[in-house]
Amino acid sequence: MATPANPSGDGARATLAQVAARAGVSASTASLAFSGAGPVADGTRERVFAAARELDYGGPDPRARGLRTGRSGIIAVVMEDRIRVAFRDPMVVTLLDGIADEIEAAGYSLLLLTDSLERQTGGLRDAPMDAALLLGCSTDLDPAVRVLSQRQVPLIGVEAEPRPGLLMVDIDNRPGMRAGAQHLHDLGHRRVAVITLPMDRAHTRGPLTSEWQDESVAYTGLQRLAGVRDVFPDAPAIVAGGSLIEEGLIAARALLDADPGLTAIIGQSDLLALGAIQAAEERALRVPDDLSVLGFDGARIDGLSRHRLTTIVQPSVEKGRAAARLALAALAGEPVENVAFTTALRIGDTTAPPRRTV
Amino acid sequence: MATPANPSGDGARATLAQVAARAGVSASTASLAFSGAGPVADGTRERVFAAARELDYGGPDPRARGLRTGRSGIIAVVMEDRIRVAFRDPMVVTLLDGIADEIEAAGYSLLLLTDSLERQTGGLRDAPMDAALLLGCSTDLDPAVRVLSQRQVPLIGVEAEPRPGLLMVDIDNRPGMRAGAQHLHDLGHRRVAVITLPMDRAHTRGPLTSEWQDESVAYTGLQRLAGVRDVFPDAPAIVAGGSLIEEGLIAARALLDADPGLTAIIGQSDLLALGAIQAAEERALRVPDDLSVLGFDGARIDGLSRHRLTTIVQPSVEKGRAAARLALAALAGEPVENVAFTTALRIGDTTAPPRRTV
DNA sequence: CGATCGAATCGAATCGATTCGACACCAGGA
DNA sequence: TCCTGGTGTCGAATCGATTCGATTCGATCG
Repeated sequence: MATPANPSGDGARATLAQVAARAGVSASTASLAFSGAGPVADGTRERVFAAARELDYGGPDPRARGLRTGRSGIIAVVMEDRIRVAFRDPMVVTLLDGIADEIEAAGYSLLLLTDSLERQTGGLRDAPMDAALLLGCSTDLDPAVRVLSQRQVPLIGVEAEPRPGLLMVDIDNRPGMRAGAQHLHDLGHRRVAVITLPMDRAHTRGPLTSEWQDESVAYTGLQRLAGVRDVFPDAPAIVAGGSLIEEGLIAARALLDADPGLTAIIGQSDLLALGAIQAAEERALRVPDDLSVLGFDGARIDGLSRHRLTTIVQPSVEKGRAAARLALAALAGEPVENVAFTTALRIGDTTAPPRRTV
Repeated sequence: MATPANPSGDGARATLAQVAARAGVSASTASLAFSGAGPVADGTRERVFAAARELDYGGPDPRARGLRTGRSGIIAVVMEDRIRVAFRDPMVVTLLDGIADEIEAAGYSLLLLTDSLERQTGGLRDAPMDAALLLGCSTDLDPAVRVLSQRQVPLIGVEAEPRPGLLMVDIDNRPGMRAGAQHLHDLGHRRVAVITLPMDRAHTRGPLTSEWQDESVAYTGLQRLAGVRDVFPDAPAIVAGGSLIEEGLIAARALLDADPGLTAIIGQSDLLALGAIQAAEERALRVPDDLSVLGFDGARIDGLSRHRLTTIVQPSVEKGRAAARLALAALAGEPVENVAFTTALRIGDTTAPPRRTV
């Protein structure tokens, strides 16, 4: 019925100026009508909207608005792994959910970037964004930080190595993990091993040597490891190829092969711990009687296991929200400060006094 | 050492014009030097880059470039569920991975939107984007389509109801599911029930009545249901609250309560099928001897089950890639056509002839 | 040696909005 | 009657780049 009468023909979008002309007002007035800022008479507003409808005008072009206002309405989240990998970790998903929630409530949208600086174009370098959240929980963020701070974009790191120009949201990885390890120690465990998160970008698996450890910059993994070693200074560690059940399984097999006398395995994530439980079941070791297993994260893991994992619970959604709020505050020019969250030990049924004392 | 000498003081980003001035060339030449288009003498290019370095200039502002070129370098993906919900489905994650892969290879970035049109601002309405992929596998896309097509944005739907102005990537949901159902029929099954994907936006659970079915617009779920009913016209269906193991468990319990004589359960997704297996195990029904279970998706599900699920395999990553390529082709002005993929029945160890013939 | 051509560079227009200051108009108070 | 203050509208400048057509300058060719 009401055929959109676009004077410039099909395919060409109308501009605010055309709408204004048709409504018989100036472009400035039309702009005010759309943005809602400034006083516009009701009748005028109506005429502008009517003209817009007639021209099938969908509102101001975000690109032009972005240039003029200096805002793009976009907040980027930079992950280090590709989506398929990163999103298998429920902690990443909940974190992202918290971020998206807060960001969208403020009228911003979320740009999902994977930190690929190899390509000279696109992504970090070229995408419009008002702020960036770096989720580089493990490896080297420096190049990304350099590129983005050059672009004058407020930068927020989530569980990242402290860096100038980088706001931070962190959790008490080390003390948290220490508390978990202490729990095992209190139960009587002495032969304890750790499955760590990846220690390098390539996600190399294998026993963690001290050289490897020294050159690694995997913040979260190293912090959690330090927490364990505060209690068990000599605990051996094996590096998993990702925060995944199957990786935990692989790693735990190796640990149990190397030392069948282990009485407890600590996973640096719940998924790794679940893998360890599977490894135990494979060898007919009962959890927790023959082997205690401790996780980290407090992921709500649905039906993946018959056990209630003893774990260190972190507020993952809140972490995301806080990071997003930090970004928004920085954009608003408000004073901002780093945020630190606290974890809590949650005791389930996967830890118990060791039976097989060696 | 080399202190960035920003003449306009701190906090203010240099502009291309300033860089050009410092390098002693015109803005146009500086632009050419950065973009690589057009001939620029090596020496000139060097001087421009040097000036940029001195001013700590990080390259052309994406906003301005976006306005001028009419491109933002952003492709949006519109999902209907919030991240926390959507990303628990491995199919969504792999789909997204395929999309991101293809998009990033072309130098675009991925904007993740949740289809919340309630808010008058932000998101779909205001975010800059060159194309949009709609992943509304289930419910109403019309409002989003309207807003975006007004913005002249090429629109690609993945498993969506056909619509004018919407390019499509689809799979043969109905024939695929029909083949699976036929497999069960061939094995001798006659008492078969279905667990469907959500049928409305609210993710309401419960038995699917014919009224509900008639008013539902959940494309994928309805197609797959039709495939089952092509073989088992009277198969009862229950609607799950999401594509999740726990939802499959809940639904399967209800099905088995309603008809203990069932010999097979069809899940419209692998996760739902896994839930059905769990429900069977709860009741000491053995799969496949006492109950056959069929899934859909062919998700590579790691260690969640001891079974190899019989399922209809769909090329999820390829679906994502195809959708992205469609968007890119549309942007390049190339001729585009809808894409359809084919599924394949993969027989595992969760289907067998019924033992308990009634 | 003059005409021709291509490479390198520049000026100016343009993309589509926002926003600031100016101006006209009208009501109410002194 | 004059001034004040607020409301509604407009003009013009501006955001920071890209790009088109024009111009300059050597080098090559006949």
